[in-house]
Amino acid sequence: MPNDTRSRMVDAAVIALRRHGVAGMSFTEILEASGAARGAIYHHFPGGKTELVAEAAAGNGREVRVRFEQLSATDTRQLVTDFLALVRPVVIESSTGRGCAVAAVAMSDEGSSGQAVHKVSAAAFDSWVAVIADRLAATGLPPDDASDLATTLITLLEGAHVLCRAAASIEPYDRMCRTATAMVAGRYPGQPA
Amino acid sequence: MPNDTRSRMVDAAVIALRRHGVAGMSFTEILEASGAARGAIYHHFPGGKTELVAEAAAGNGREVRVRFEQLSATDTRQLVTDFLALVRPVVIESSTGRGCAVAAVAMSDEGSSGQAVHKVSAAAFDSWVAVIADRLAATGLPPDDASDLATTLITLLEGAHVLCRAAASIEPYDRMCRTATAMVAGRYPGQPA
DNA sequence: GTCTATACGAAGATAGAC
DNA sequence: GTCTATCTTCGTATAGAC
Repeated sequence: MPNDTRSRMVDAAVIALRRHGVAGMSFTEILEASGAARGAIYHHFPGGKTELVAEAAAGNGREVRVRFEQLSATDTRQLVTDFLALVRPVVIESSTGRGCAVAAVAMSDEGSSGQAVHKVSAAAFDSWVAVIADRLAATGLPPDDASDLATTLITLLEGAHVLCRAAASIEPYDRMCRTATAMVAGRYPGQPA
Repeated sequence: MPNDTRSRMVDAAVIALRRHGVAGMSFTEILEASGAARGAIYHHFPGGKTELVAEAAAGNGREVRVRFEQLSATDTRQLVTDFLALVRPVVIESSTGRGCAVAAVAMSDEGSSGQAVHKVSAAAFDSWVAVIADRLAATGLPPDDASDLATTLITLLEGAHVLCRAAASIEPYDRMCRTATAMVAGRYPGQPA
């Protein structure tokens, strides 16, 4: 039953993480957004904020991974292009203040039980890289090159979240895409198509 | 006089931003690290936390820009390689919990006067891109390509901060570097050198 | 101008009624 | 099991003594 109180709290936590980060996320807004009562927090999440944050990050990580699994191009260049097109709407959201929930957890403090949530974000990133590397390898890329390129694509995605949020614009992303598509086509910058 | 109380507070703020972000940065740790008294905050920074954060981000942005200005290669490939080598020690610090202060400000809330600090971080990123683009253009790259490539390099840097902090390892960065150096050499992934 | 003390609010966490 | 009320701690911000 995905529409119960607990699920609504997790969904609200994902939204809050994207907007405010871990330290800036308060239970007050989670409760208002989910319509839950104050006592519901420790009823559903005995581990408190840490547990809610970990579950939100893990869930969001799974959702994003599923979307990456949809990538199906058989050509390396096309797969990169498809990836960039797939994530563009999400990066646009970053330019208006809604970033990446997994990144928010990754950048959070390690105080107290923060190390556990860091592992959740690391696992999410790893799963994304693994899926993209798998698809890239299917286009004929050697496994090591596929892993390196997949890591690069996720690095570009996360960096774009940061630059586009600062600029309040998609422009940094679009600039980066021009370079990336040119490079994956084998043209180093400055070389005509 | 760069060793007065005010400067020490700004320096402490940069450290705090890199570790905890804006929301997680408390005056308590700033005062402890700088040895200042509680009342010193609003004496030196009437605008409170917002003003201190803005000054810390702007100062850190200038420092980093100066380091980028040291880049002097006359070959495009070499300049990219030099850039990646220059930032590697900083990315290593991210893997142990010390990230990018400018990024921390960029990812902060826009509540109240947050829009002003966002502009500070955007200006810092822009200045970094401008310096690198200038150096790239000096290697013969067309200005537009130079700007795009410079934006891509800063995007990779910021993304690496995120992935390496999550992984608590420099490995994602090194993987990305392999792809980036291969691509800038005109080899799309999978093509032998 | 620098430090001590404190006001005021919001955070996370709990206890207990129903 | 769900909601109300509250406890404790820590945050920013300020006032005022020296």
